[in-house]
Amino acid sequence: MDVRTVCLGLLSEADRSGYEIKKLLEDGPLGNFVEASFGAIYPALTRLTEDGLVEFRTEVQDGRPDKKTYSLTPAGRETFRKALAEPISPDRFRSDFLFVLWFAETLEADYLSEILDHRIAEFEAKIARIKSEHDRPEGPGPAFVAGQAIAIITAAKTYLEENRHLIEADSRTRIKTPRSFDATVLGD
Amino acid sequence: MDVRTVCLGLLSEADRSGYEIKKLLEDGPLGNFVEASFGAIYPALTRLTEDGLVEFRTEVQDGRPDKKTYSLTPAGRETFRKALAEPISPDRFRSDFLFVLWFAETLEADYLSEILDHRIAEFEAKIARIKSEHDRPEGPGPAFVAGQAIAIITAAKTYLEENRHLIEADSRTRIKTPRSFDATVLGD
DNA sequence: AGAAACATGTAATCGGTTACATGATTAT
DNA sequence: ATAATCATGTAACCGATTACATGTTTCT
Repeated sequence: MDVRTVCLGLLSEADRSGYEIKKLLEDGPLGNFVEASFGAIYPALTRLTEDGLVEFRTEVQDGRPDKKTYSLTPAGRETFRKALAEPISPDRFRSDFLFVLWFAETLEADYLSEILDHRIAEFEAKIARIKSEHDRPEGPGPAFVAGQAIAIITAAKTYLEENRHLIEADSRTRIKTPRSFDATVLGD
Repeated sequence: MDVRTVCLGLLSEADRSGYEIKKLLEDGPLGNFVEASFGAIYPALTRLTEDGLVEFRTEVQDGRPDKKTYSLTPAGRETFRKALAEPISPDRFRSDFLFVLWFAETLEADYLSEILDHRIAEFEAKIARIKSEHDRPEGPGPAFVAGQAIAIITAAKTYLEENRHLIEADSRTRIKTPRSFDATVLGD
């Protein structure tokens, strides 16, 4: 989803600044599926303003740059409504971690165990974080999305835990044979 | 994972052409987590050759352009080994579908049901496809990755099936009230 | 007859990231 | 003291996608 549409969507819920949009994506459950950097958000809001889809009021602040709070115009609301009806492009799950595991056989046993442990711990942390946010419900859509995130991450974590022996076993036990046998056993 | 490393990795398993690398990512389980277009693969292989990490032999063909079959050089193998030991960047799950569902309340009931049905059917198709490929095992790493793909997609699908009522219910039943009531009920 | 698979490559474009610039306030 | 939060914005860069160019063979 392009950054412009993401901004439009988050502004359809409430008036917000660019900074707040970024934080929402960083901390909230939606951030699991949608990302955007400041360098993308600020220019997007500028263009959206030029196109008459959003407008902003400036709140003067002490010390900091003035805060620009954006709100949707009727045209912006309509554009977003149409964007939601557009064909939905397929999910993209990119994982360098699984690319590395594809070559599990070639990895050192200790390193493999380490990255598996690390990944499982990361998943646990993420689940805990989503659940704590999840407590304060914000409506059916967001709650549903948060639940989906938890379901997916939990499944990934459980799979790792229950099947890691498949890649941690075989060649690795062989590597652990006494040194005198190494040359022969690893020969082929 | 950058395209160069992906090429290196797939060439570490077997000698392959650019076209074959692309097909492998398109059809195989690894494609669920790693993508690359021709426009990225061909230049990557050219640069890898210039850098001495791969080399190729040309197989003359009838009618088609000559097929270039690439193989890793020792330097390429070493570079890949090091790449696997590098810090692994986090997974990125991008989903326009879940972005749309975030705004479930604002969607028309029929449209919402339609995209949910469609998505579930897609998941089923994908699972079936991975399972059929999965039959011919190619080693623990690939089997493990394929299994992880199935686990994740199955969890996503199950979640949709079991929880869709949460977003299909409430405001939607209201919309289905007799026409005479619409203006009042939808007023707020 | 027409689509899909086979096969490589280039060029234009693009959406987005990273880094930089600036600087006060508040929490650790 | 030091890091993090708040707050916006620009510019350089980059990896990658899309579209184009070319042309045969095989499947439907």
